[in-house]
Amino acid sequence: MASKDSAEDGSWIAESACPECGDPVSTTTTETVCTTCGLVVDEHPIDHGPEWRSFEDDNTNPKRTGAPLTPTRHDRGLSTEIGHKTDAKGNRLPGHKRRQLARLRQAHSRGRFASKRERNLAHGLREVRRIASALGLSESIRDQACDLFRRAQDADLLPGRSIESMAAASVYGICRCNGLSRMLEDVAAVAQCDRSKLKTAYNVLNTELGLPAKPRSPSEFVPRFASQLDVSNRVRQRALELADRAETHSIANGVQPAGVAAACLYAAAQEHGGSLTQGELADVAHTSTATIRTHWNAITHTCE
DNA sequence: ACGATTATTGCGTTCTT
DNA sequence: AAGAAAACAATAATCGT
Repeated sequence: MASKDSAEDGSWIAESACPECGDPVSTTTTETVCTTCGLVVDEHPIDHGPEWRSFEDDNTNPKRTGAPLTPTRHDRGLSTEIGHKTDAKGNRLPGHKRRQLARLRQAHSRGRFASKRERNLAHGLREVRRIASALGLSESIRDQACDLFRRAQDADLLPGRSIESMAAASVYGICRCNGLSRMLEDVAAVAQCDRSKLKTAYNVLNTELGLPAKPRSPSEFVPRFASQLDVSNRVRQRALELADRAETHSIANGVQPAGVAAACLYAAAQEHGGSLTQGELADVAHTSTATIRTHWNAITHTCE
């Protein structure tokens, strides 16, 4: 149960080298990316898992009683289930006892949610889990998103807004805080609310809770778009260079980073034969071909 | 595909209440 | 201080090459 090969010293050992260029990779909580070529080695990140520390004196036997607490359940996973038909030893129960247990179960399930508020919390966390799963996010990210939703409810941010939009905004906000290159459109695609509702909910989270979300740069989007479109490593690397230049030459100020990233990839592809079309780039970057052309012109004219 | 022109959207600022 | 509104820049749509 304790985690795999590195349980002894408690430290987690990262993948060492990029399969493409052999250079070291860096692992955030979420993505494993090559430091030089930007290849996304592992997009669906490793679950670093709970801290299975030992409760024994000798610190060697990481045993504990029960499952770890989880932020993803409204009761933090400490719920109780009343079984059917058999007792703890597997013996069948007499009919009158079974009927008694059935009544108990009913009362128990009614009492599980102490209040409307708790019911809302359970609903929201269910939605957060669903969205995080649909996006293929790690458990670590999912748990953080659940925590964020709790904070939103604690700060009374839900009244007047839909639970679904706040749940989606929690997931998106956590992606932003962890430097994940997921876009509003990606979350909105699987959320039960439209893009604008998601955006306003995220704005509320951001202003009221002061999320530590850093501004995003075009280079953060390049690796993801590149792997989505199966572009060559040379083109990806070149696009990253162009993205860096665009940032230093302040071409990327006040514009959508994803649009600039798409333009960088297009420019890089043009230099190497041009296998990327503006259309498919516009598709993955959720922008238009016109925007890509605009930035492409700026990039090629200032970086020649 | 590309450039240009036009329409639309989004957003920080400013003006009210 | 909260909300409405006018103004600006970026983006998207459309047409022509």
